[in-house]
Amino acid sequence: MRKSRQEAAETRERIVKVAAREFNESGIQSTGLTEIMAAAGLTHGGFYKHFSSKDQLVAEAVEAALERIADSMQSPKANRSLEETVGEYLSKKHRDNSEEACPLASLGSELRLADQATRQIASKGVEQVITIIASHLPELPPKEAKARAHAIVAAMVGGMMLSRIVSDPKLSDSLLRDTKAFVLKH
Amino acid sequence: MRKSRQEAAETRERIVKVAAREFNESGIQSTGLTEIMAAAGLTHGGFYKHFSSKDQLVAEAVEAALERIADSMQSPKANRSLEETVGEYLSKKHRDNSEEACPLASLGSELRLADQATRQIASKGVEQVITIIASHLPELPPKEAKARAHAIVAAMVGGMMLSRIVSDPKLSDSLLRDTKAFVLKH
DNA sequence: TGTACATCAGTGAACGCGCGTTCACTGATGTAC
DNA sequence: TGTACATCAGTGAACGCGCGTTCACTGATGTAC
Repeated sequence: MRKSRQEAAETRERIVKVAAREFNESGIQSTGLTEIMAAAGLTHGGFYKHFSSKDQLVAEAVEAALERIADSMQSPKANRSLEETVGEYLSKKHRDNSEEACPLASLGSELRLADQATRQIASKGVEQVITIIASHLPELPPKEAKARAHAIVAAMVGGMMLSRIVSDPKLSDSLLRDTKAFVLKH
Repeated sequence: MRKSRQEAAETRERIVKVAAREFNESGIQSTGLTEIMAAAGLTHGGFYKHFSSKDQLVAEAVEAALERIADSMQSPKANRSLEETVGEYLSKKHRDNSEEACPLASLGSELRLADQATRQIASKGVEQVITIIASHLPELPPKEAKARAHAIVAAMVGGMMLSRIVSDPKLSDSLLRDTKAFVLKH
């Protein structure tokens, strides 16, 4: 049953990608390794041929999800405006498609409790998103751009998270729309 | 071993309050009933004399924590300025004292996955906080005040959550400070 | 190039553990007369 | 007011379950000559 090196590497990558989706959708603690492996087309026993623990997979999955978000914020060709970037983040599509969402918003309060490696990766992701937003504020001096970006990212992540908590669909939509408008008006 | 009705009622209240603190600090799923009952000075077996399930306790604990936050935003005597209210929310004290914190920030991503009763309670809490913030914007027409409040609350909750995720203490402080400044500058 | 052996990705059963929940029991409180 | 019985808050053992993790095994792949 042994697989070739290339196949094994592809399998590992597939597990990480699948895990990122499952964690984003259902939370880290609620998602079992059996579920992840099944979604990757495998049985649970082989997990430890690729990872030393669930925590290690969590770290890599969060990293992958953050990279995906950072990439989507910059592409294509870094020509996007602040409005496009914020608008895509605070969109209904992003809200309703939590599988491919930003883990800061979908896993935020679980990341606070994660192990050190995962927290450090999440930290790096926060800094990266801040840097991307700050780069959209070239009219401000660098320090002010950073400060402004801190607040904008806080509003983006908070707005997305609240829009998912709230049960009234109209309020959920308003939270996205109003947060976007407020952030862009300045 | 039977306790008087009053004692039993006090015990129930104590369990809810203790649970609110424990959930806020360690998350809902990571906190076991045995841990909560022990913190309330009881053994775990008696839990079901007061509640029908953990989910029921979660709902009541989240409600209690949200009420506490709403009360602290309004007291004393509803004389507080927007700056005081936002400043206290986005304070280091709030960040570092998660036991008594706002559950929207400390449990945010878990609330999204909670059962319907808890989600409805969380929803009501979001609306209440929005209303309180909007009441601090009397210079704006009601609709604009609500819209502004949506964005401000999003920034407050997001800023608090991110400040707890981030591992660099300076960045954590900046997130709080810059989010507060941005929100109040308008 | 072919052969013999070592490696190891993946399987599926099993383990230990902690969790939410149940239960028989205790004994103080509440109720009926 | 006093007495007999019912109630029930709280205890601690036990249950079933799912989880992360381990393990013996399989058989295709990789390596050495």
